Amino acid sequence: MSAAVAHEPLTRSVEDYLKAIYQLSPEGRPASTSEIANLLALSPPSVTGMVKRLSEHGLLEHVPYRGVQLTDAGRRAALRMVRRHRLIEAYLVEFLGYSWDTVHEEAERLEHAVSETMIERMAGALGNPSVDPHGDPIPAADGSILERACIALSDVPIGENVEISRVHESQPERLRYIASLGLRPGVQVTVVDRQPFDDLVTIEVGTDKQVIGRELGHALLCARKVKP
Amino acid sequence: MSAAVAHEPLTRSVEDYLKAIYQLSPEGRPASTSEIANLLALSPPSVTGMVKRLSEHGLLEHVPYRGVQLTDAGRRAALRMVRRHRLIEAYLVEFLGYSWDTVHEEAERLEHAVSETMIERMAGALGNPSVDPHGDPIPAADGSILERACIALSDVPIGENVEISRVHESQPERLRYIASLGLRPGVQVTVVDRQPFDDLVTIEVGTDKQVIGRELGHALLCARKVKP
DNA sequence: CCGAGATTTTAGGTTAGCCTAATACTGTAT
DNA sequence: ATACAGTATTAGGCTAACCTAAAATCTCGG
Ligand SMILES: [Mn+2]
Ligand SMILES: [Mn+2]
Ligand SMILES: [Mn+2]
Ligand SMILES: [Mn+2]
Repeated sequence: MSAAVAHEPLTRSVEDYLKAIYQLSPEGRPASTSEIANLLALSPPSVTGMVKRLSEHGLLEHVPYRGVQLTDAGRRAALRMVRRHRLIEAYLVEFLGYSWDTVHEEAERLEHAVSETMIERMAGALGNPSVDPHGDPIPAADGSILERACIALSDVPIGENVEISRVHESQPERLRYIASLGLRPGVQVTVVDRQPFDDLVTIEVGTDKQVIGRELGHALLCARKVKP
Repeated sequence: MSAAVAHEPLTRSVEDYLKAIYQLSPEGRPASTSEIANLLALSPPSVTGMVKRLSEHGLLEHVPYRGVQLTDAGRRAALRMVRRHRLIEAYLVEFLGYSWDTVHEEAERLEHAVSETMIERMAGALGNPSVDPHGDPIPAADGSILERACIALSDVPIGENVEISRVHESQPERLRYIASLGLRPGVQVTVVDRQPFDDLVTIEVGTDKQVIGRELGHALLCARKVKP
């Protein structure tokens, strides 16, 4: 099926495309040209052009006007980049004094420049962590990834107590705001009220109450407590 | 004098050219096209083309058929890259278990990808070192560099005891060989014999005797003892 | 089932960086 | 003084990655 097998090293652009497509469709649903263009801040024609090249290299399949899906080779390469990105973020926070709002930008560049050796040394220094500073799971070196079941804070029923497990946000300003509310992976919150419009939920964090809007409520992914 | 002032970020290629030219002529003597081509493993016409662009950007001055010299802006940019390269090498050895023969390749890529913030964090974690794992001086953040006076091992007179201060070599295989002889920055050696041909010198390292040839003798830079 | 509006692709163009082959220059050796 | 060897530049071409403008296709409401 896949055309080219011998893999010359991928370019920075190619690596970012594959990672973006993976993140747009972790389960394999096709990603559209404009979604990709939007995520990477490129024009749609640029994406069409790159997609054509990538499909010739066997990294994805493209049905014109319908979207793209990663092949196995493409998904492997994408997961490799996700591993790199998240390990770098974790390393920067643990060893170089970064906070979670500044690591993304740095990792976005370093993920392409670091050798396999260095990534594994960093993983070792961290004790092979399973999640990054935003709570996102770090794929193993073999490409396996453990996605824990989670629910958006916006969808948590009234009265339920949940633990924030992931924060899906990369803009520094927003991340600082979230931190200022005391919200980060591992924190317990209880939903005490919900509005019938705009996905507004009121939560209790420790002793504080906060009203959370739609966007933020969808960015905060929570783990439900197991029924005893 | 220099044309363009506003500095868009330099590309990886440009940064490597500037660093190479600096290393070919630290004191400002012109570097030739073919020296640059040779050091960067590029064709001479490629170098001529890049040199033209760089001189238009005010980073160097090119006298056709005569060679190139960095401008102040070019030298600043070059020293910035040298600082990055050497700090990264030092960091990898200190914190990620690298040995001196493997750091160069990694640093050659990372030097372009790391932010100013990260470089200074690494410098801080290292305690602002003044030399890298090969004994080469690390320029300060302001671009100043302290070159200690040194003499090639090939040129040390018979009977003199010197300290190896720098090892000018980047090939891993050769560096491993040098290390296997017990030679590295800080080690004391005594020249016990010299041949009249081929710059051969015999040295004493601890209790061992070694014969050192021309190439190696020029790569090992030594500090002479101050007369008491 | 038909057309408007949104999405996507095609067409055509740019820039950075590289290459080889051909040409021009320089300095030296007869 | 001149030719030759070595070095450098010019000429011409390529690929990756981007762009804008124009054309094609899809979707959905009426
Ligand atoms: Mn990236
Ligand atoms: Mn993250
Ligand atoms: Mn480099
Ligand atoms: Mn070094």
